[in-house]
Amino acid sequence: MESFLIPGQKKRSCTSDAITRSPRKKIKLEKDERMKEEKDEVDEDSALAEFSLPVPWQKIKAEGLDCDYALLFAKEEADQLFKQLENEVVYSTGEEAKVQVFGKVYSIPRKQATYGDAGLTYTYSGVTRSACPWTPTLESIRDAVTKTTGQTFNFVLVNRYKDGQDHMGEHRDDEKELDPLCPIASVSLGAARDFIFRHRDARGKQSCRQIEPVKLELAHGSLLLMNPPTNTFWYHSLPVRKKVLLPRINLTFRRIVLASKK
DNA sequence: GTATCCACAGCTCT
DNA sequence: CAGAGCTGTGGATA
Repeated sequence: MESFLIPGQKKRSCTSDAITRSPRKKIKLEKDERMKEEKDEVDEDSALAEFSLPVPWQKIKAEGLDCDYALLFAKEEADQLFKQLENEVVYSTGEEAKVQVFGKVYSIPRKQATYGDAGLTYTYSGVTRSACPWTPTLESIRDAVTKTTGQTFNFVLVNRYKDGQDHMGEHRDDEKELDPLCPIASVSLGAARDFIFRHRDARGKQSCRQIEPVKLELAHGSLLLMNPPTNTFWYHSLPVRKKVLLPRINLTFRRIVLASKK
């Protein structure tokens, strides 16, 4: 097929505004609205179409944040993959789908499943589960992501959000069992949802810094690559969107390091 | 010892 | 008002 695209290796930069399509007014802005971030030389939307095929990547950059976004699957293909996943994927239920927060037990507000190479495990909020063997569709999507990015993955976390009420709170992905040099590849199928990054130093009441959140919309068939060191400095969340009535399936492909430990 | 993680109620803001 | 966004809430885990 096509030659690999290695987004992180080509120098292409767009402002994060280029991909933040939602109205700026949604962001709480102080007087420094049009001040460009310090030490940020993003201004050239110029000759960046050096190679535009097959996937037009959009670079998303901020201080300590480095992502690439692209439409990986056309609508018909994405529709088909979504249907197949709806038939194939088996999600956790019962105790495995619960989490304890501030002393109370809740069902997580989405469905989750874990697939990957034999013997791999995934830990979510204290609960460790082993990966189910790859399904045909998950393998096919994994290989498509590898062809496009040049990265290989041995694990995928599947999250299904039945509608806009299902969501995921702000978090970073657990670095302990992840290969810190491997990007996380997030494939979205189904309903488009907002996706929000917030810098770790800009959270909470007495945040020491004012750093604008980075907001994206993850479209049907899209691929978002989160490159290091994004997960060190930025939390991300999938907030509630009450107007969204249709389901979304998200696949986050990762590389898990075998428990060699330091 | 200690830093991090999770989701929700309750509140404000628009 | 309704939706979105922010804050306070603690026991488990590494």
